[in-house]
Amino acid sequence: MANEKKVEQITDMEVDFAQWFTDVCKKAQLIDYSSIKGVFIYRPYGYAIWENIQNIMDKEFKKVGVENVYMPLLIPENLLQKEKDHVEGFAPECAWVTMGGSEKLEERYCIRPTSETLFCEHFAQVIQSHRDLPLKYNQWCSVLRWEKTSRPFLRHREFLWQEGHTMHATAQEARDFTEQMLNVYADFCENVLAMPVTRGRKTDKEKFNGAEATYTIECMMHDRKALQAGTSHYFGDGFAKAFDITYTDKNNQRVNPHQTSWGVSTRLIGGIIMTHGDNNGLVLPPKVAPIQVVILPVAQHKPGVLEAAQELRARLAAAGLRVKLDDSDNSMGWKCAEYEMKGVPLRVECGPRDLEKGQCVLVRRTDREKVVVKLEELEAAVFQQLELVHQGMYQRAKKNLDEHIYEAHTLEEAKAIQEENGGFIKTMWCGDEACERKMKEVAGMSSRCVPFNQEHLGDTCVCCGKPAGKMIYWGVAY
RNA sequence: CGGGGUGUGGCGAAGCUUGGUAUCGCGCUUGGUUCGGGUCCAAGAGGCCUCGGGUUCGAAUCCCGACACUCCGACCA
Repeated sequence: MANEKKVEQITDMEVDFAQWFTDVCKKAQLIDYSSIKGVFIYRPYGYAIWENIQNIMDKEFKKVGVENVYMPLLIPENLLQKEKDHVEGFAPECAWVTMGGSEKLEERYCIRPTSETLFCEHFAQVIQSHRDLPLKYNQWCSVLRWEKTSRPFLRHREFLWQEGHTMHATAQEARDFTEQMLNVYADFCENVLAMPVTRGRKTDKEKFNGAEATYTIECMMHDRKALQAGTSHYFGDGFAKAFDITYTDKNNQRVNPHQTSWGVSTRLIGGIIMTHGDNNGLVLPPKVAPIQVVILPVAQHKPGVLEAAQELRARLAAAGLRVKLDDSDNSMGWKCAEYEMKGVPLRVECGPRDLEKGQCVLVRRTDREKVVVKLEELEAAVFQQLELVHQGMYQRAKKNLDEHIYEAHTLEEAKAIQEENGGFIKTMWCGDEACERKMKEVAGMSSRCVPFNQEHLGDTCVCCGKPAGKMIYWGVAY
């Protein structure tokens, strides 16, 4: 049978998007399951993507004066309980350490679900004077949240992330920094991951427990569901008061500083998969791809071919690219399929016929477009093609986002559009939480954000018909 | 947490109704062959049938329980 399955296949995303996603995660060797529900193993190829994200993002953090620290894994229960809204939000999904060796502990310790409380305890110690501010800390670590359902990258019980925590002398400075970090995330998503985002503010219902304001970047996946890719919170001085963090200002007054926190996680990798992937597997943004270029020698047993391929590899590596030469004895077809499944952005084919002519062939992952280049122009051509791959990925994702933002004026209309098309639905909203619950009940959508770029679509709320001054985006979220 | 589905070498499956020596394809190893889109041939290795109880002379198969995966809900700062 011609269509008999000879090798592992990826389910088509049109057939079953969830299964497609799981197939890609497993078959591109990004992740593996462990023996505990919701706790995943990041395999080398998946972890390498995270390392690349870390490297690039960490440089951006440092540009705005952020320093890295490492805080403890465990939070004593009394510490966690100091800020009321915060503990209420996290208590249901905390995991606890109750034994030390064979002894029951006097006080149980929570395995950090996030580290605001630890940072606050420390800030109370180290902040004395206005000269100590601003204080901008970040840590790269894992956190634990006992989720009921889990999916690779999108919802783990343990996941890798970074959490930034900053303290500022004035509310305005803290607010500005909250927004600045949201923009760092947004720019990163667009320029590095080729993922267009919608920037906006979370409603009170959706904001972080204990925050005064939460800002978010929302992305649209290929199945038109929303993914919250990063958040940045303004805390005001709420935590500072709860944890008794004070400094002496220039007028010799004891006052509370103003605080922010912000984070992104390995969920970004889930976003990459669902934004760019296709039915042949993963498609990786060139800037974070563990292998940016794979060199496939054709008929490598023939004299000179392998040597030529090795030379190309050396040249590309010297040019600063992450390059792999596959000189295994698998067939060409096998190798092509393999590296497509793993999302390698660019392939270089070199065989005897090319080498005779002093050329090789570059093939883009995104559209399989082939470009013949002269060997002496290889480096320049590769950089150019990688840039084209990035641009192509961004344009395609942007089109998907733009084409699936719909406008609605009534609840019924919103529900119908959601059922028909999915995507983001923009409406006017009165600001009432009851209307958010209504939208969830009727149309199955939660509010995604109140976008910074506001449009005037009308004067009344989509849910209750009362006067409304804000435009809001709704969607089904991961 | 509620409802459905699933669990058999590394992967995908058959076998279970009607209990009786563990099957197939892919992958893996070795040798040869091929190489511009998942080559072909031959020989070989590999399995506490998810786990724990029970029924039975005998359990992958029947019964009870647990765990995990998965889908749909609820929940998810």
